[in-house]
Amino acid sequence: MNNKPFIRLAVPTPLRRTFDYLCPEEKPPVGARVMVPFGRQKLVATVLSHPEQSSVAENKLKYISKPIDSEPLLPKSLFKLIRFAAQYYQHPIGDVFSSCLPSLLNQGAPAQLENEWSWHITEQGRQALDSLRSNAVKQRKVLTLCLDKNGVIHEQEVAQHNFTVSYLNGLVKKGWLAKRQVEVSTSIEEPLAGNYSSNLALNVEQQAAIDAISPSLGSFKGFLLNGVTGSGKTEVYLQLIQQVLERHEQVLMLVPEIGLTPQTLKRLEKRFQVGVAMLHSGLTDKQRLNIWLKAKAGHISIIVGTRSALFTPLANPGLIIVDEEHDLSYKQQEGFRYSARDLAMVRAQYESAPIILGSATPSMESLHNVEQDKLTPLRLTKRAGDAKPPHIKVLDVRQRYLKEGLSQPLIDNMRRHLEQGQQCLLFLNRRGFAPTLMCHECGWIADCQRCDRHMTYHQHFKRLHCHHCDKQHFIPKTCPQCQSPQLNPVGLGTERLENALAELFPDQVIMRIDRDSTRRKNAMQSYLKAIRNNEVDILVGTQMLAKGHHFPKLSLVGVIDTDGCLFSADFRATERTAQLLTQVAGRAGRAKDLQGEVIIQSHHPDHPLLVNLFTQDYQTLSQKILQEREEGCFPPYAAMAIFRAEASQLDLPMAFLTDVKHQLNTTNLTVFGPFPAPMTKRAGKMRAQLIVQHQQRKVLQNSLAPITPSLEQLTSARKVRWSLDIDPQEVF
DNA sequence: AGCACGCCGACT
DNA sequence: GTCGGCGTGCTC
Repeated sequence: MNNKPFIRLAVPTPLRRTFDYLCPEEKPPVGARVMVPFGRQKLVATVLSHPEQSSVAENKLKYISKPIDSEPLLPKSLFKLIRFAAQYYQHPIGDVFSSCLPSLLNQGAPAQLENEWSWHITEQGRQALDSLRSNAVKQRKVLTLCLDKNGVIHEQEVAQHNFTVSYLNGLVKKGWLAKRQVEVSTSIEEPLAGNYSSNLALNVEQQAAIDAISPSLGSFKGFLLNGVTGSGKTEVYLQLIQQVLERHEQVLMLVPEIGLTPQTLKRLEKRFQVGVAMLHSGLTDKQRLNIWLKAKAGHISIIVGTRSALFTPLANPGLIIVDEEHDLSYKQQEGFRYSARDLAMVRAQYESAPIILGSATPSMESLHNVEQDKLTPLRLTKRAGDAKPPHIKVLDVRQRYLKEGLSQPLIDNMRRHLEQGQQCLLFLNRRGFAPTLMCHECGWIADCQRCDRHMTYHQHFKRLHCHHCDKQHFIPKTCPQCQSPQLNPVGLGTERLENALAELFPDQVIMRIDRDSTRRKNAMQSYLKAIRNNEVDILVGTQMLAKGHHFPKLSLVGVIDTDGCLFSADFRATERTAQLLTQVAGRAGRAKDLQGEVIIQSHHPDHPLLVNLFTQDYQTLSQKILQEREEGCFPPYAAMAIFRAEASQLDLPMAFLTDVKHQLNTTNLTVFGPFPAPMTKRAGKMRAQLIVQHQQRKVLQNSLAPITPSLEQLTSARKVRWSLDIDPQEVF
C-alpha cells in the first residue's frame, strides 16, 4: 500500500488544474486551508483530496509550508457546491474558492471571530472640538458624530460615515479619541420572532402560497413565487421565515444589487429584531468574516445579501429565498461568471432545503423550469389591500410635436395627476443631458477614442463622458474638426428632461434619480425618504427607479422612449424589455384608492411586444417568448456558452477563437463565429466571441470540459485575455 | 495572474 | 557603465 503523504490542492491561480504537494504524516483534512510555496510566491490553498498517487514526478513535488486549519473550513454541502460550480462554469478551481471565501480567509487569517474596535471621545477631544479651526471640517464631523452617539463610534459605523479606521487612529494619536476592543459576542442571536401580531392579514393567494411551501420545510423543493407588483410577496417570505425560525433553522435570502434592499431589510429587522445579518458593500473585512463565522456556527438565523452571500456557510439551513430572481445582478459578469440564482437551486438540493424564487416578471429560465416540473408555480395575482392594477396606455407619438421628448397628452395627464396632489414618474433609461454632442456645421460627433460609442454630454458635470470605459473630457468650445462654435447636444437624457420639466412645471418639485444623482453615499436613501414623505412631485429616473420601490402617492408613470429597447441584437431583448416595462408600470398606483395610470410613448405602437404586453399581461407574453425560444433553439431550450477574447488588435482574439473552434468537436455542437463582438472596440480593446450551443446541457458540458484546460497552452491564448461564459446573460 | 529571467535603449 | 522596457516561460 502506498502511504506517501500526498495532498491535492486548489491553488488560487488562473490555471485550470489542481496541484499536488507533499505533507507531513498528519494530513490536513479535505476542506482545510494550507500555506504552500507556489513558484516564488506563498499562497493559501484548499485541500481537495488525499490522492493515493500523484501524476507529477515525485522530485518535482514540494512540501506544504504549514497547515492553517485543523478542521474543514466549510460544511460538506457548501464544499460540494463550490466544487460543482468550478466544474459547471469551467473556471479555475483555486479562483473559485477564493471568490467564495471572505477575503481575510483567503489571506490565511484563522477561522476565528476577530475582535472589533470602538473609538471613544476623550476629555481632550471634547476640548479640541470647541477650539477647532473652521476649516477642520472632517475632524469636526468625527468628533461631533462621536458626541451624538454617546461618545462612541463603533467599527461597524466607520464605513457608513465615510471615515476610515486609519483616520480615526490618527485622532487617537492626537489624544482626542481612545481606542478600545469590543468583545464579539459568540452567543446565539436568537431572533425575537414570536411577534405574531405583526403578521399582516393574508389574502387567499398568499395563504395558499404559504400552505404550499410549509409542508416542504425540511426537504428540497423548488417554488416559483410569481406575484404581480404589490401583491405582497414579502409578507409571504416573512411568515415562512417565521416558520423556519420556529424549527431552529436558518434562512438565506438573496436580493438584487440595488437600492431596493433597505425597505425589505427594515421590515426583516423590525419583525425579527436580532439574529439578522446583512451582507452589504459597506462592511469591513473583519465584519464580513465575523458574520461568516457566526452563520457557520448557527449563531445568526437570517442572512440577507447580494449574489456572493450565496456562499455563506450555514449550520442549519432551512430555506433559501432568491428575491427578484429575474434580476441580472445575480449573474457575475467577469472572472468567475456564476449565476447565484442557478447555484442557489443546486445548493438548496445539497442542503435538503426548500427554495423560493420570487418575481413579478420571472425569467424564461425559471418559467421553463416550471414546465419541466423543477419548480412549483405559485401565483399572486391580486394587489394587496385591494389596490387596483394600473391602467396602461400606449401613446402613438408619431407625427406629434415632442417638447424634449414629452408629448402634449402626457403633459396634460401629468397636470391632472399633480393637481390631485399625486406624484408622477417619468422613466427614461438614458442618463446624462444628451446621448452625444454634434457639430452643426460639419457633422462631427463626439466619439469615444477607446470605444465604438458616442460620448454622453453631461451638462451638470460639464463633461463628455463615455459610459462604457469611463473616459471623461472637457466639453470643447469649438468643433475639433472645423473649429465652428456650433456644437449642439443631440438627443435626450434624464438631465435634459429634468430641465425641460422645470420649465413646464415651475411650481413643482422635481427630482432626478440616476447613477449620477445618487453617487453620493446614502443619497438614494434620502431621496426615497423624501419621495415617501411627499416632498417631491415629479420623479425622473432610469431603471434604478423601476425596481422594487413602493411609492404610495405615485399615480402616473410615463415611459418617455421605448423605441431603443424594441430593437436589439440580443435574443433576450424582448424578455428584458417586457420585464423592465412591467416593473416600471408596477410603480403606479400601489395605494388603495388611487387608480394608477401608465402612459408609454412610442413610435412603434403596433410593435407586437407592446401590443401583447398591455392587451394581455407579462404571463401571456412570456408564453409567446418561450415559444419563440423553443422554435429558434435558444436558451432555455438549448444550453449556451460563449468564449470571449480581447486584445489590442482584432486579429489576435479572432485567431485564438478560431483555434478554440478547431479544438471543439463541432460535429456535435452548433457553433457561431468567431465574429467581432457587437461593440467591437471597448476601453481600447478589440473584442471577439465564439458561441457554442447544444440542446443538451450535458453534451455541451462534455465537449467543453476536456478542452478548456488545454486552451491555456495555445500560443494564440497568450496574446489575448479570454474567458468562458456558461449560460451567458448578455450576448455581447 | 504573478514573478523572474533575459536581452536592447536613454540616463547618472 | 546601469536602470528599466516588456517578450516568454513556469508554477505541484
